[in-house]
This record gives sequence, structure tokens and C-alpha cells, in this order.
Amino acid sequence: MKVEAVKVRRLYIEVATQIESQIRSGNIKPGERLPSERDLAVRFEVSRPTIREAMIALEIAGLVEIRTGSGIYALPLNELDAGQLDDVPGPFEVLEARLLVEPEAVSLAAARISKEQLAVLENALRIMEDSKSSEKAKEQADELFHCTIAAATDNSALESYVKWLWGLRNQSVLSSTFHQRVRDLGVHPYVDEHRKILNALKLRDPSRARNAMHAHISNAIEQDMDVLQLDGR
Amino acid sequence: MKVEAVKVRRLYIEVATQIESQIRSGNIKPGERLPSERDLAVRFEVSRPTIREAMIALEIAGLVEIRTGSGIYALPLNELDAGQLDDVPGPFEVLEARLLVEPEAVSLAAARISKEQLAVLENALRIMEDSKSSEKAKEQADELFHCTIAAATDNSALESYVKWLWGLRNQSVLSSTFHQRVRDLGVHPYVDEHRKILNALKLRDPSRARNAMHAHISNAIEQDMDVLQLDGR
DNA sequence: GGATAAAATTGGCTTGACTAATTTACCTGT
DNA sequence: ACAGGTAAATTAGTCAAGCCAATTTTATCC
Repeated sequence: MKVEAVKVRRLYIEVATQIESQIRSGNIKPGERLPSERDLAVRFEVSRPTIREAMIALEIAGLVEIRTGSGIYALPLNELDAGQLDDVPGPFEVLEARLLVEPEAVSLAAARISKEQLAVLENALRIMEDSKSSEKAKEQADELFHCTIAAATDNSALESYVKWLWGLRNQSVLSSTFHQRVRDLGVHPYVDEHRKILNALKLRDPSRARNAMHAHISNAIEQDMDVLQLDGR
Repeated sequence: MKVEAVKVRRLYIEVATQIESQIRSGNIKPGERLPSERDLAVRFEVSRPTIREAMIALEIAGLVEIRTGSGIYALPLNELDAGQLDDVPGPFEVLEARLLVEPEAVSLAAARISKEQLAVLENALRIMEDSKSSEKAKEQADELFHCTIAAATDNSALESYVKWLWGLRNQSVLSSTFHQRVRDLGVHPYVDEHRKILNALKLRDPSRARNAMHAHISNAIEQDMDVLQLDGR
């Protein structure tokens, strides 16, 4: 059995921590110059290399900027500091995000979509229309429909985002049970709304496509909210 | 007139970069022990304090673990930073995505932003206006400005996306050298455009905010394209 | 063979000195 | 009085050599 009573923290971490708190507390303002390395060494009663190590740690952490021959300056704190993204977006956040992004994406795609991609959309639509398709198949067709449009923007930053949003469906327990419940209650994506979107794309009409997509996602949000209300009681 | 042909990178960054690529390339496997500081000093032909600084940088970056008296060990790279090189969005893809998303986000934020967040924006703006601020500080203030707006949407799916887009700046070599060049040529974010956005938010006017943001990012794209054209010859 | 102690290895930290970049102060010429 | 340029002071960047403390390895003894 080993007792680890007092953990010996390395000195540079000790120093960096103290200065970090000075910056975060606003005691040292952004842009302000810190004392010189030699000064700091005296104040903290450590050697200059130790101060350097602490400053490099702060520099890597993005709290401080070191200018050769000039000094060390505090940077405006970019508060991605505290616990990052343990906050998984919920179903309605995803829907809201899609409501903002997908209409814009589809208006872009209207000008850029290829014949092959239009064929993929047509195919997905057929699956959704087909009464013999399973629920699972329809859902996947729905996802394929939207992700293909995102890909048709020819912008990987947009494509990645839409795919990520759809991927969140099955990510968290909350989301998947939510969609399960919606599905069980017999809410299906409106096929004709998808058809309108596809038609606008075929016409290469950006604003018509945008409006159709906006209406589509708005309806989905409304539907889901109804389901939640019915279920809430 | 001062010509800055070859920027003198600090030694510890040089060393850290090389070792980082060794780890990312899999040349050094997770858990594996690196050569001792004294060995590394000989191999890189630098002094031991420089090696120490590089190791501390890697430690803060989460690539390496330093065990006193034992050695330095490579850590398994997290899934977040281990981003595959498959298809990293380029600078203009990022700008286009921002052009679609941020105007919508700011119009949402207009209704939801808190007083504290408005104060953060005000502060960031002050830093950008201040002629005494360094370039680095202004840039971080710019990022803070946009990310705070994204956070003000109160939608983590949107917030994450905007933060991710900004994070891509420093991700790939292409992006960072691109922005470095733009910066060197003296292109700075228009402060008054930011001011207009903030004013619209204060008025809680969604459409005014949306338009201001759209104009802002459009200008940025135009500027950057000019820079690239000038440089292309 | 296993426990224990000594030795070698490794990171942690200090002192002192020198170089190069930057800023400040001063001085000069008009 | 002022503008410009140069010298001096300040600051970060780097190196060298050494000692300490924690850990690992090796040797030793029962």
C-alpha cells in the first residue's frame, strides 16, 4: 500500500497556474505586458529557465504571446477553456441548426448539383414513396437525401456538418429514443415535401429550393413538438 | 523598409514540431519511450534546456507524458486532433460555410444574447480597435467575437460548428500559411463592420444583424481573393 | 529464488554567461 | 524646435556545466 499524500508538482506548472489565474481573474488585462522573465524569476523565487518553461506552457495554451526582445503579453482569453463539448446537442438543437443551414445549403446546391447526384436523390425519393419499404429503409433514404444535397454544395465544410448533425441522431440515448418514439407514433417524413425540393433542384432554382427546404424542416420541427406534447402528459 | 525573408523560428518549436510529426506519423507509437533529454539534445544539436522547452510544449499539447526519473512517453492521440487527412476543408470552403451559417446564427442570437455576452463582444471590439494590440491579439479577439455570437444562439450544435470552423484555421498547414500571408499583406478585419453587427445585436434586430454579418463575411472573402490573385502572379 | 541495497539512469532545477532582437534615450544637424 | 539616426539599455533566446531527487536497473546477500 502506497500513500500519495503530497504530490510534488513541478515548478513550472506551479508558476504557470498562478499566472493563469491572474490573467483569468482580470488582474492582468489582455494586451498588458507581464514583468520580464528575470523579474518574474525573482518574484517567484525560481530560476529563469523555470519561468521560461511556464511561459512556454502558457503560450501553447494560448494565454500569452511571447515577443522576442520585447516582452510577454497577455492575450484575450478565448473561453474554450472550461470543459469543452461534453454538451451533446439535443434533438431540437439539431433540428434548429438544420433549419438554419440546410436551406442555405440547398440553394447553393441548386447551382452545383450533378446529374448523378440528382439521380441519387430520385432514387432515395422512390424508396420513401414505396409503401413496401421498411421504416428503417425510409429513414436511411431520408438521411441519404439530405446528405447528398449537402455533398452537392461541393463544400466539404458544409457536407461534414450536415453529416455530423444526422450522425448525432444515433449518438446519444436521448436522441435515439426521441426519434424512436416519433417513429412509433407514425410520423413519417412528408414525401411530397422532398419531391418539391428535388423539383426545385432540377429546375436549378435556388430560392425555390431554399423555401422548400425551410418549409420541410419547419414542418418536421412542428410535428416533433406535437409528438412531445402528446407524450408529455 | 525592413525585409523579413526568413522568419527565425524559436528552436524549441522546431524540435517540438519534428517530434510531433514523428508521433503523428506513427513512427513513434503510443506508450513508447522517447530518448532521454540528454540524448535528444545531442541528436538535435541543441542544449538540454531547449529540449526541455520542446517537451513541455508537447506535454501541454497533450502529445506526450513526462514521468520524473523515468522518461518521456508518447501518448495515444485523441480522436479530436487525430483528424484524418482525408478531406480537410480549405480556407475558402470555410469562408463559404461561414457565409451561410453565421448570418443565420447572428439573427438567432439577436433575440437570445445576454448582457454578459454583449459585454464580451464590446471588449473584443475594443481590442480590435486598439492600435496597441498585437496582430495575434486582434485575431484572437476576432475569433472570440464570432464564437461568442455562436454561443449566444443557445444552440450547442451551432456553437460547436462555428468553433470548429475557426479551429480549422490553425489545423492544416495550408490554412495557416494562407492566413499568415493574408495577415502579412496587411489585411485586417474591418472593425466598423464588427461594430455594425454589435449594434444590431444591441438593438435586438435580427435582420439588421443578419445583413451586417453577411456583408462582413462577403467582404472578407473578397479581400482574401484579391490577396490570392495578387500573390498568384 | 526472492528480498534488499547499491549503482546507474533520468527528469527537475539552478547559476552564470553570452547572443540577438527590440525598445528607449540621446544626440546631432538643419 | 524638430526630425532623423545612432548608441545604449532592456528583453527574450540559447548554451554550458553541475547538483538534486525520483526511478529503474543491477548487484548482492540470505
